[in-house]
Amino acid sequence: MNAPASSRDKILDVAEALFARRGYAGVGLREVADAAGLGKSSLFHHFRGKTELYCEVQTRVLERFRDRLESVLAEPHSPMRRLERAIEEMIDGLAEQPTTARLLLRSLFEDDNFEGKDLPEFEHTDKVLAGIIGRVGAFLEEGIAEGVFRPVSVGDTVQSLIGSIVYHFASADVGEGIVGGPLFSAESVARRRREVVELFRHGLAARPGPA
Amino acid sequence: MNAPASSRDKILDVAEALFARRGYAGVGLREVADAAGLGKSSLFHHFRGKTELYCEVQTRVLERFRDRLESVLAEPHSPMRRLERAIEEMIDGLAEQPTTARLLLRSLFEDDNFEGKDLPEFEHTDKVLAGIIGRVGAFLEEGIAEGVFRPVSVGDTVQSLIGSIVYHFASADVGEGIVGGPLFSAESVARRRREVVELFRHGLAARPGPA
DNA sequence: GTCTATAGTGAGATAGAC
DNA sequence: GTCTATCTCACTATAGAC
Repeated sequence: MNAPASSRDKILDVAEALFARRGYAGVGLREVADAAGLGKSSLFHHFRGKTELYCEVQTRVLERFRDRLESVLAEPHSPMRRLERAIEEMIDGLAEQPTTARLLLRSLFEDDNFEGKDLPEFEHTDKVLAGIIGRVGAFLEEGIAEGVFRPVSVGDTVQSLIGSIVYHFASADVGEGIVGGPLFSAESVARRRREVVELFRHGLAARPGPA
Repeated sequence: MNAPASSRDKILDVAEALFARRGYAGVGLREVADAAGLGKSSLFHHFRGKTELYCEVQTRVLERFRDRLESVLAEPHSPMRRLERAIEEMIDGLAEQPTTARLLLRSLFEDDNFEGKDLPEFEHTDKVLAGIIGRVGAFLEEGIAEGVFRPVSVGDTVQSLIGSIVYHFASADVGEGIVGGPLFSAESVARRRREVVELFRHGLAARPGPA
């Protein structure tokens, strides 16, 4: 990984690691500052407050994820081949940076921390997330229209993909107990790729395909 | 749905709702006490502290879930039929009590809140969770041994089932955006049952089965 | 079994020197 | 751009009256 270019990037890096582990409410700015090698007050020179810091961490992660995903969905392959490529690319992306899956999962179900607040900061973040979801949905629609995928509920299939791909790499200790070994080792990631690809290849195919 | 029988149960009920929404670190005991109609200090008469309260909430939820799951896995049907029944039963259980999925998901990836502590309180909770996971794994092994399911990785399949079933009902606002409507309405739950059952029926079948 | 009062700690945030 | 000092507030938890 690249060394952070500025104090700002250093703060974002250590905050990403901490928020991934313990969530928004579970992390104090004191801890972020210590890990970044700064005083607590210095954080407020770079970010207006804790929510803005969290928002920027989330946006960075979402944009990273989106860029990888869009590049493979744009490839000139059949829908089934692109589905496989997309699953593999998403899994590889999550496997390379262990913080990503946990932050993504938190962005998907931890909105309630910010219920009472106005938060225009999150508009862009939400737009990026909505873009990713819309892109995957449109891809599935294509595949159904071409008769490659069964006429599934697109929304539910997106949910199952998120569950199978993102949750897995966010599950940490419990996940390691379930699969009986590390989640991020090369073998474990390769096995996960095979298993998820096969589940959805068989699960979505309009007709029983070749093994 | 039953009215709480005691102050203790009332506290557990309101704490369950709050922890489900905002997690361990995001909830203060002041808020729990207010929602239960008690003074803050009264909580300490019923629970030794915040972690014990959280632990008991989690244990209640896990045991509820385990009991429903074990009853259907014990039914005298074929593995494929029992898989369908188990998926439907788990989905129905999560749909009936909207707090359950979020707490389960938190128990799966929020251990890091308690890293520094000793916590003998969580031994029983962890055992219940391990029992559930082991039970599902053993069931999948059976189905593979009988040649009904493909020779999948059992651990990865458990992870995909959790992702498809638990994550979905924990995804709240974002999930509603993805499926384009409420998650807990009767139609939405029925559709989710069909979709997940079909995904795993096709996805796990050893040979292309009947539609 | 519930209350008031309070201890003790740490949170997020601000002011202003350097 | 980083610091020290400080403000205000909320937190978990305890002590002890009723």
